[in-house]
Amino acid sequence: MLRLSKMADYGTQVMTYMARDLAVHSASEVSAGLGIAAPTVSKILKMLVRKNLVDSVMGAKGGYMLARDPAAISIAEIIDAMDGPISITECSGTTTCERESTCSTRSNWQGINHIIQNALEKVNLAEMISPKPQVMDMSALRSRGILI
Amino acid sequence: MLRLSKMADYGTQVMTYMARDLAVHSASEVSAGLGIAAPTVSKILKMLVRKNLVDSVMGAKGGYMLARDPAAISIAEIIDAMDGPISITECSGTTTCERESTCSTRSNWQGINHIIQNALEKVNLAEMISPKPQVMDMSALRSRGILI
DNA sequence: CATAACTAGGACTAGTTTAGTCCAAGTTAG
DNA sequence: CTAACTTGGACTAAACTAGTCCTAGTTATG
Repeated sequence: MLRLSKMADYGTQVMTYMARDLAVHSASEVSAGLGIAAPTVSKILKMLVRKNLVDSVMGAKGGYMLARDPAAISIAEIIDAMDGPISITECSGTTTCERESTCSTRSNWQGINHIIQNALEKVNLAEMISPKPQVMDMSALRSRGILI
Repeated sequence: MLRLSKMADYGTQVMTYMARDLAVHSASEVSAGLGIAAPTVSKILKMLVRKNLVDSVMGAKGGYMLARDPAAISIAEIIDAMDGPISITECSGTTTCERESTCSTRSNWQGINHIIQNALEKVNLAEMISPKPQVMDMSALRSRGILI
């Protein structure tokens, strides 16, 4: 449950790959480096460009590079770029369902959404590539204010 | 992104409906009460029974009822019953990917998973049906230890 | 004990979404 | 001017999801 789409998964893989070396990478290089089909990587990079997470350099010797410092790019942004807004249930947007008045459940979902969104915003790319996992153990999470 | 499946959404709707009145409800009654197609509700209730979130009473005048106190049923359990284990990325289980050794990303995902799982476990059915949203505002979340 | 009102379980279908491919056009280095 | 790139979008195939339907089993009630 709570599946992250494969695209979002690939998206973070691509981003972490690029975070490890801030130079310009061609789509085919990234593809080879990650073992993901070239057209797919290409597609993902285009999406990331559109969301300003990645800058593109056209022409020969061109390619893609991170638009910002890895520490300034959150996981939430990446997922959002690939899958659209982080929202866990349908009735979160403008769509007003008929039984809205009686639906006390709704605002609770929104609270849950906030929690998750918050958690994902607190993890950035720089942390994802740190060789020794720092985010993993719970005490570290707590000290960083992600968890209770 | 981070979409909750419609089934999981329905699942929580059904559960909150039943939490409001702990008596036995037939599938058709729940269907009418929620405005969800009867076969679908029926299917959902069966899934919930299998996961021991709901008890069934067979025969005439039979139906379904919550297996436990609403306060003892977390949202995480419900979502899990409908969609399977809460996991945000593919390589969370037993499947070992080839580049596991170099994959420092993986453990970070697991940390994120923990955060989300944790958040969903802390919200229970009883809270979902409370008329005035208590979980919604962030300060309340903090005081309850869900958020920083 | 017969019937009506239920649940149990699973097979099945239609629809939507997702992943992935491909092609034509525009840009730039050399 | 050519080779190596990106851009954008159209397109296809496969997977998944939601939803339907059918048969069998269980129990209350008259």
